[in-house]
Amino acid sequence: MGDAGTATSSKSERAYNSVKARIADGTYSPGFRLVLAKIAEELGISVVPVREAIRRLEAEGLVTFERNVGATVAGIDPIEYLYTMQTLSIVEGAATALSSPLIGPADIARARAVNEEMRECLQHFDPPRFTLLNKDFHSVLFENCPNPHILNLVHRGWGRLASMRSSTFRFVPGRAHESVEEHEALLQLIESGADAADIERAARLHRSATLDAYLAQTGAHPS
Amino acid sequence: MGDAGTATSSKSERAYNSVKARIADGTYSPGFRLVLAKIAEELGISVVPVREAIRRLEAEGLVTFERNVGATVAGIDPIEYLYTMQTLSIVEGAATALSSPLIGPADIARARAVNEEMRECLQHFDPPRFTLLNKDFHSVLFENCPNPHILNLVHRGWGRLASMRSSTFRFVPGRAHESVEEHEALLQLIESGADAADIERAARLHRSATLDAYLAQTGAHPS
DNA sequence: GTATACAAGATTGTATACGAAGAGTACGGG
DNA sequence: CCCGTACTCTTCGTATACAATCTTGTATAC
Repeated sequence: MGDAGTATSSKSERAYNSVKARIADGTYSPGFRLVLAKIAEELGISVVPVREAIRRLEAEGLVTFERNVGATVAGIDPIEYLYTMQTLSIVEGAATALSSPLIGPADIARARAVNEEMRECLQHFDPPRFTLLNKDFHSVLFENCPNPHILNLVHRGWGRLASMRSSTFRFVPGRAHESVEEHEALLQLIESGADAADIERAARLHRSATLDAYLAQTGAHPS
Repeated sequence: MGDAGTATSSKSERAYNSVKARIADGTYSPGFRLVLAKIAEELGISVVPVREAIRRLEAEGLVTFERNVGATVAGIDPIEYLYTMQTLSIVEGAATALSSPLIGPADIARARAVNEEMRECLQHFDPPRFTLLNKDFHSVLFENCPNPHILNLVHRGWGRLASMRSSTFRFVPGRAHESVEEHEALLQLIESGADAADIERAARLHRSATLDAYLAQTGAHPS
């Protein structure tokens, strides 16, 4: 998708994807000032679709907007990270529980394969790749969620995490090991046809544990 | 709020509030076609801010949008109702649990007073009023939630329910009685300083029970 | 030297205008 | 009488233009 998926024939959509991609890949780093006219010129379009795209990103929390001033890329504010992770722990836990009855052996196998890659990845410690695999793993588990609203919230949460490229595992290496183990436990729980409530609790705890590890780390190592 | 709260000095905001209010009060009923130029003329502004307002409402799920066709007010699609209620049960449960430690005796008293009004309201059966009080009651319980993301999701859920004016209690009168009793139980649980997990479970169950009652009713009385 | 007032520049907010896509309708052919 | 096609009409999508607002730099008074 080299040019940021631009086949919608809607300039607004193109602008949205383009800006979002640039935030994700770090071209627009946190605090960067997004000027409508500038982006419009770069994309060769008018400011109107750009403005619409920015507002969408604002609604998703990827940028902050101030009236008559403009938009800036949202940062890695630790408190925002906490909010996002806590929210994600709740909605992802629910999504995983809701989709668990729809997860078949093929899905389990796929997730397990990804987790093995992660385990392997532990050796040469590559946080970005690990984070990517981590998302792949969880995607398998929650993507079957039959409630599109909840699924949408999960996607938003992950989107925000991707934009604030903290990657947690970069800061708390020890957490990566635990994470892989918890993944396997979660898979076994789902395989055994456990109660939805148990799966939800496990999935939520798995994420809060990552958050707690981050908080403990930043508490000990204040920037 | 006679003219739909219009002091923001932003026409986009005014349009948003205005259209949202008209959806809530039924002026724009489900399926109603929202034509940009028409609304713009009615409000005495240009189509640009109106368009922005409509897109915001679309993001919140109050209207559905189709490219090159336009927006229509979202309906009471039972399946959408299910999705919304299920999502709300999860996020409201979490919000209530998170805010429970911050709920003081004054809040409890206020909530209890509202619940008494509801109990009284049972006599002369006034669904719209009952629904309004119901929201007031729960607002006291979740409004202290320290995580603004979660709180925002709760507000969105309630906003959608308000737009699809189904009011449940209109359809399932029996549920109203149970609801009042569960409210009292929930208050006692919070008063007793119960575990957050227990409060969350109770709050979630309270809402799913309403949903289930609705589903049972529509299952028995298919329209 | 510092603080304040003012002006110039930059950027957003809104209006108007035009082009594009879809829905409905009338006409002609089968 | 039914179906397909072309046309018109409505409405959205985007561009351009202008007004409103904020920020910033500078000059002046104290």
